[in-house]
Amino acid sequence: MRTDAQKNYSRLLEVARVVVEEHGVDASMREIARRADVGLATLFRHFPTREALFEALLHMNLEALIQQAAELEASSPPDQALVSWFREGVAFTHTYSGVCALFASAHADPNSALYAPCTALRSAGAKLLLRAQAEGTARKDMDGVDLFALMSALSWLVGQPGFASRGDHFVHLITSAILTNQPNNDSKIAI
Amino acid sequence: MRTDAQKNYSRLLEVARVVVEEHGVDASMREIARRADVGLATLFRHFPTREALFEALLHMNLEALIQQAAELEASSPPDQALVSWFREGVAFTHTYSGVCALFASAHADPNSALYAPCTALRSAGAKLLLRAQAEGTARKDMDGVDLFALMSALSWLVGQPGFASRGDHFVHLITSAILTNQPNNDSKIAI
DNA sequence: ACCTGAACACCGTTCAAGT
DNA sequence: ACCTGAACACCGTTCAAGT
Repeated sequence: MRTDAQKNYSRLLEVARVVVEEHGVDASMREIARRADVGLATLFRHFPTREALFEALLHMNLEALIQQAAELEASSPPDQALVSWFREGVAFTHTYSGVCALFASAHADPNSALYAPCTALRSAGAKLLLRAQAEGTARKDMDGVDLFALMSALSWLVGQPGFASRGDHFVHLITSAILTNQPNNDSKIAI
Repeated sequence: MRTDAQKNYSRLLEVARVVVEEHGVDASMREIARRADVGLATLFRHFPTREALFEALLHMNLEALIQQAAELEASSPPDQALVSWFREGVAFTHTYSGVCALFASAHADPNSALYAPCTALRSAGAKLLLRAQAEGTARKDMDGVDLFALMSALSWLVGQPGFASRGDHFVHLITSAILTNQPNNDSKIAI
């Protein structure tokens, strides 16, 4: 890459991070280009689709989340690892409001720039789920796709202004559906 | 209302129903006006916001759903009534793709034209939930807002193209989190 | 009273013309 | 090679002018 192109690339990413933090996942591409002092067409050559931009934007975060799955697998009992990672996943998507919609649709679209990271994320979760299922602490009638779906749905939910404050409670409700032999009424369980 | 205004009103609703079925909740207002052979400004006087249009569009469906809650309360045991109604609710929002997002945001916005119907829907569900809780078949650490939230999240989820096919399974997973004393692994329960 | 067309400030996409 | 500006076809909102 030419050095001026490289400069534009990193400049765009930097600005996109700020603008997306402000306006969420539907932020205007035009505004990102404008704020980066770059032609709109330049933005679109570096990132031909919105998904491509987010792929670059979230790359680090996703790597970290996948890494975290491996660490939890080594350090925690299966059921706790699964719940903790689930919670982390929901919290992560909360950073960029609306990003879970991008992930959910990428999941079904192999042409999306987010398809690969999406698959990697799902695999990381599936591994934790399988381990808990083998131990008998996670229900056996669900798979990695279900886990990913529930995580997406929950992320969407806590991204809605009216429901954000109940985030922890929702995570508790859903994880108690995933785990077996859990007391699932009256009070929250300590994790 | 003048008779020509009345004619435009019902014409707009009729056309909107079709266009929204085609393009979902983000359908272009301009296109609705265009197809109805009506000035765009006319559409906006009849329905000053997108929410106002949907309030009119969904009024019948919502009435039916609330009515159904009352019928289920009379005809079925508390736990079954709750689950059946939950399932109906999810199925309903599936009619107009994306409408659950409108509902979720209306829930927190008293100025929205959808606020009142949204509240009515939540109350209908809360009543069924309370009845099951009193009987001991629904978990006690959730309320009507939680029920509404889970219903919204599930509606969103089955509205995503990649997850639509698993709709029934997701409903099973979530309802088994809501009900107590349910076998929540290995096989689906017959309802 | 109700309707209309046009103007406004946006959006993402595309592409010929510049360096 | 890479960038740019302008043109294009959209969008929702607003409002003066018509009947």
